[in-house]
Amino acid sequence: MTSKPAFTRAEPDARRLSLIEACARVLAADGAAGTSVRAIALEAGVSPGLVNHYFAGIDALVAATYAHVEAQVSAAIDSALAAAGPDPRARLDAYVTASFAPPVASGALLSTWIAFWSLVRARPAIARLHDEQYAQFRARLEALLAGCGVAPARLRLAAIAVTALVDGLWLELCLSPQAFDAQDASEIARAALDAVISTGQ
Amino acid sequence: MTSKPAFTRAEPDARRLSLIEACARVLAADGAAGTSVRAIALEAGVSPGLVNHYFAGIDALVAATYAHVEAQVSAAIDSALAAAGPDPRARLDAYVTASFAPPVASGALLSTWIAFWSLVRARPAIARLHDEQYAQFRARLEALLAGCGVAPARLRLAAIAVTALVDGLWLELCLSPQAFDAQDASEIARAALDAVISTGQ
DNA sequence: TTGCTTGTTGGACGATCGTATAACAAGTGG
DNA sequence: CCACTTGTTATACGATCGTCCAACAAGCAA
Repeated sequence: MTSKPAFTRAEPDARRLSLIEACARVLAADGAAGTSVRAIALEAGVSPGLVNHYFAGIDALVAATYAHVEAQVSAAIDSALAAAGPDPRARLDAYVTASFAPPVASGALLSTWIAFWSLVRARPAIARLHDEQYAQFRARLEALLAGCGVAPARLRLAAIAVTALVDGLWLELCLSPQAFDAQDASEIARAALDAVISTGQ
Repeated sequence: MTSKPAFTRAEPDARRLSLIEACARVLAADGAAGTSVRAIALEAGVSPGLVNHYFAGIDALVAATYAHVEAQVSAAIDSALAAAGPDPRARLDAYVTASFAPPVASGALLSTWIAFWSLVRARPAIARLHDEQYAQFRARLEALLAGCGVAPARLRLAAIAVTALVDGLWLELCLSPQAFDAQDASEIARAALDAVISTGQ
């Protein structure tokens, strides 16, 4: 008679990833206030002590989750850009369409992101992560806009403008889904792109 | 020899207001995570028990603080509109200028707002407050845009677009102040208003 | 002054937090 | 088959959380 093992060992990287994914799920479900070591461990199906075995503390785990979620969003957008082909304007349209569709636009991701924002002012390490991520998003958008003929001198402000518009639409789309829908957001963003491209070249 | 009073009685409304203002300061300084009954009472200079005497719980105090801060922002913008005079376009410019200047644009207000957002998905009462506030902001902007000749059929999406742009600029301006400044934000918003007005009438 | 109302205090209570650590057991090399 | 390593568990600890309540005292009425 063989008894069932009390636990199974995992590859360190696989276990770290499962903890990060559990953290993202708890963040999305309960918000930053409900995200504790015990809740994450329960979600991951492990004991609470394991969190501190793999991460220096709860802050380090949240920071790692931030980096992981950001990488997922970035990958989803890159995938949409790759599927759009080489035409510069089609790539811009794919960028905004992907920004307002799952998995980028979802209540769960919003909860996760807000939890990160709430830590930006309190934890310098999180603030640095945010600055890097924001700069990366702007750089990608600058490249897309340059491909559409926006003059180099106007590139910086144009990228800031489009990023702000997309972020603002994404935020309210997730916070108040009844006010407008993804199609409205896409229409607004496309019209703004027309204006930016026509006046910027 | 007269001994100093151990405490002073206050008008109920004045005491409630002092607690709300203390809650806003703690929210701004420490974020949602550091906002506790004891921290708020310490900030207000009263004993912890008084918070539960005036509010049903910490959530009720946070909700009251949300309503109060929102009223302050609304008053600041209304004041800027009143000072701008009757010209519709001048009023729109005043709207965006006020949005990117203190006291609307400040790290403290951002921390407070993020704390509210983090509660929107978890507390239906906060979600309702947010929906009302967002609808009110859009309605005011729709009136301003209508004054500039935007067609009624395009009014709704135009207001959503400008609100999203201003919110997105405000958010990143507070989160990453080194990426761009208030003047950049105003310039971007004014250019977008030109585009919205010229294509919307 | 005296008595009463009630705003206010300060601590108790149980729950839950993050962290640390000793004991346990799964998997591996000998 | 047996140690040995170490991923994993379970628990303990002090701190802090929200809530509650009995006692105190400030200010007003008589």
